[in-house]
Amino acid sequence: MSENPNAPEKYNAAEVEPRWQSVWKARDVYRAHDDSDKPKFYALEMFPYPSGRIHMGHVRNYAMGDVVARYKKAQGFEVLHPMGWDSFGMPAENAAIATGGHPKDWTYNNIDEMRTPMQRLGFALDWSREFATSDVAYYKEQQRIFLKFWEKGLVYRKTAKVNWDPVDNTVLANEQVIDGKGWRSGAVVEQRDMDQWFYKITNYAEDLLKGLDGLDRWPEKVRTMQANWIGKSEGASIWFGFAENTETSSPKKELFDEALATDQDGGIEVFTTRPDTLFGASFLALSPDHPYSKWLANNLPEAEAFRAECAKIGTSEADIATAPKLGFDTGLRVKHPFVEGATLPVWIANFVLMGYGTGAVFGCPAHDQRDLDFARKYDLPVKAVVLPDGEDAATYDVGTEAYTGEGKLFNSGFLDGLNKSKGIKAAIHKITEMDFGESVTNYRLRDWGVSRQRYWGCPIPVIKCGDCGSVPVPEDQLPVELPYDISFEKPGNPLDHHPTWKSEGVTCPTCGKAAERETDTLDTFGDSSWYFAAFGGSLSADGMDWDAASKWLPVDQYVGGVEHAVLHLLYARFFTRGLIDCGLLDLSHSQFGGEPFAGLFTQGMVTHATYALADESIEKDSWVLPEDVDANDDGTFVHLPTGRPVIKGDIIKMSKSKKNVVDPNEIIQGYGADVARWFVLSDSPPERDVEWTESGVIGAWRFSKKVWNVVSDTTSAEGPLAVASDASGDALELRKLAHRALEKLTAGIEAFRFNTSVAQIYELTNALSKYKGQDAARMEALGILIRAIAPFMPHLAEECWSKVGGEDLVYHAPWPVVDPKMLVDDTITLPLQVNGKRRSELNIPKDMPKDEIEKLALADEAVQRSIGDATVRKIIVVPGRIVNIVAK
RNA sequence: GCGGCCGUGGUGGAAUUGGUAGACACGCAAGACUUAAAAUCUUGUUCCAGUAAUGGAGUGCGGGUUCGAUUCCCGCCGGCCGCACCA
Repeated sequence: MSENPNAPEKYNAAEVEPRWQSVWKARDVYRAHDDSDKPKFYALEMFPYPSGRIHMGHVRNYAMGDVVARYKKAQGFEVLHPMGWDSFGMPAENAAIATGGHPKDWTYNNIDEMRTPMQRLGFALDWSREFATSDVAYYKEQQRIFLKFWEKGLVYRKTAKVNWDPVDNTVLANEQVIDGKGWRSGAVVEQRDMDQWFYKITNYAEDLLKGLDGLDRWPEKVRTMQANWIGKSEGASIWFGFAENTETSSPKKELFDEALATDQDGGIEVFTTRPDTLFGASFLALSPDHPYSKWLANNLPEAEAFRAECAKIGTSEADIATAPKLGFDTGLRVKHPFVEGATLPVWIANFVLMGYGTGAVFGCPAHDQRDLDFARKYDLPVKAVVLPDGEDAATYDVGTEAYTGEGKLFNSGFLDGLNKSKGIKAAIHKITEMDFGESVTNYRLRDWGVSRQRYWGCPIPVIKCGDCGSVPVPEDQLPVELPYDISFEKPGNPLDHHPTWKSEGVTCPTCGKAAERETDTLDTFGDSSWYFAAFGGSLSADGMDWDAASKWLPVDQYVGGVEHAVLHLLYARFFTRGLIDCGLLDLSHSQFGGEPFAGLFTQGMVTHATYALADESIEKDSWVLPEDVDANDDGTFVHLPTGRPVIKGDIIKMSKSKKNVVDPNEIIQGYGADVARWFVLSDSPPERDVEWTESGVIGAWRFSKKVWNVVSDTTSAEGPLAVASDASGDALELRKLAHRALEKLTAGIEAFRFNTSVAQIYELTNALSKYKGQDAARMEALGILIRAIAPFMPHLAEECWSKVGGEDLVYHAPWPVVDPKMLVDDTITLPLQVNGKRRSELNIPKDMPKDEIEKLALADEAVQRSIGDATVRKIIVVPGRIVNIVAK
């Protein structure tokens, strides 16, 4: 077996890729320069948690950002494309507890292990700006930010009911509780009263909501989710004063007569968005957790029993939403603010939430479905006060469907005849005038509780003094460093158990007396709320440059998973506003105001088929590795190591437990980084999931070889920047195809539709591999091709570029420019339709007049056949598009 | 329950403002090269009828607007995601 000396040189990714990576590194080409004259472009992907292994989801995420970064570089921008590690958090502690190691060692070993494959993928990253959020320098700056926020009134401490995760032994923010369970542990969350630090995100509720309007390069879906989360509602608070209990005699009456005697001015405040329907009110409803409900329960066994019954209903949201309406008549009555002498009964109702508004509502059954359900069940009056258009006031009846739409108010005293919005205004005006209430805007958004009873996080820089209370650690004493010598033997927070850290040598900065450190650490979502600024400011042990950070922000293109739509992205938007208000950041130059991310793209996951032994149920954990599965001829599957039958399960996100994980390292070794990158970007639209298949990888690998073969078959002495301006015949056709492909693939990158760019690259490659000429047209098309694949397969592109005599690096080559002359044809193919069905086509000069086109169309043989005996009624000629002949 | 997105060949998916449905790729089939295989190349591939020319149907289902609908409107069915009694 001898090598054919004429055989084309083989492309060897294992040799080529590291070689170019070392060239890039030696020339430091990916460094972003703060002082560049070029316009800036900040490309960022959500930085990874250092679990120790990279997975295909990372490859896809970073490959997308890399396409944008490299493309923008070619477009002449100064590109910042950094990488770091979101390295604080519970997995490190859990690993330490499980294996006896130290969270810090575990974390930094993982980072080292992940950095190597990440670099092997050849992303255009400025590694000089790398940091981990667990670096002392990083959390020192974060402590500074905490103190600045405190000065600005954005940090406070209070005892509050908190979400306690009994598995992770820590507090969770509202955003981190999903379906009543901890977002990470999945444990059912309990409510506890605890002393907590809070970030005052509610200060920015309105601004965070308004800011969404300007984010036109964010997915609509994410903006909607955030708006819903902030949950603004405008309405009024209304005071209902107590009235005398009208029951003749009952334990309830006695109770309230007693209470009224001591509290003459008592009453209940409700929140409503529909004060216009006040005349339709027929009851007041209190949350079971309302102070009056509790007071009543303490004094009346029936009420206590009712509260217990409400508490029995499950905690899952689905249970709560479908639970039947339950009520308890308290016997108490309140005065209607507008109707002299009228009173309303007060009920406790299970559907009223204590956590929103005032924990009490007035019920207007005709115009609120919940109130209607409740009223029907307990036989309370239903009085319509909004008349839908076209209904007759005398006969109108709401039945079982509450009417919440527009209409004219009636049965409503001074509000009669007004529409909904005018009615609301008039009602609020009157309430205010009577001093029964005022207009109020409510938000669902709560302040962000950030205390975590954990070790591996940013220490809260606070000293607790018996006399002075909570005192900030002076800035010159930062950082408050985490001790290394900790023990996880006792449950709970190791910082709290530490023999010396908490109190030894700790004195109050204000009074100098012995004091204690705060032992809670900050929620790690805080770490990821400003890291994008730290990259811009080149954070290092010497601190960071906030002015430089301000210049790089906002991030022009952010790429990450949609699972962060509310949590991370909302926190980061809040932090950026806080940093601006503290004077650390200045984004006055930005057209996006205080927004950190001008453009956001949420990419889909990488999925893979799952297989399970057929003689076990899928639930029983009988998953097998896809690589051990082979297909039989009859379409069934077999497990190769055991010969047992296998069934194919769902195609789902790669996960260790389902054994459908593909290790990027193996793909890189087998096929190269370019192939892995190309695969995750081809075929599926970026926002959708992409299914990993063996055949798909092989296809990507074949394609990379095909590109190389085209380059190997090239002997022309022209360089890749050739312009074949006098091309004709096949050469002209190739030029046209190349420029059309270029136009479309550029548009694809701009629109984040890389799969369509990929299709254009395929087409151009196919045309080139068939093209025989060794002329300027070939080189022009090839030059376009190489530069077009560079953002996707940078190593292959460099190798090709250098092989065909390209100067410098393809990374430094400008993006090819479309020649508009190549996009227009002298002759065009015009489809001919008869009654909307395509029957034939015409090849005609592009500027042929309409009447001539009509003549030719009617003369067409196939058209004639289709028209047959029918009479031509009309001919529609859309120039350059279509001809449609209407015949009947 | 409410809101949003989506539904196109065997598969992933294309398709400017409504204008040739199925680009491109995977898979499959046939062929070339080869002793053979792999690799590569060529051709074909929406479905039905037909050797073919050609004809008919066709973008989840049913209607509508239009000369013309994958695209716009109405009503269903199915899937995914978000919210979940927020007054």
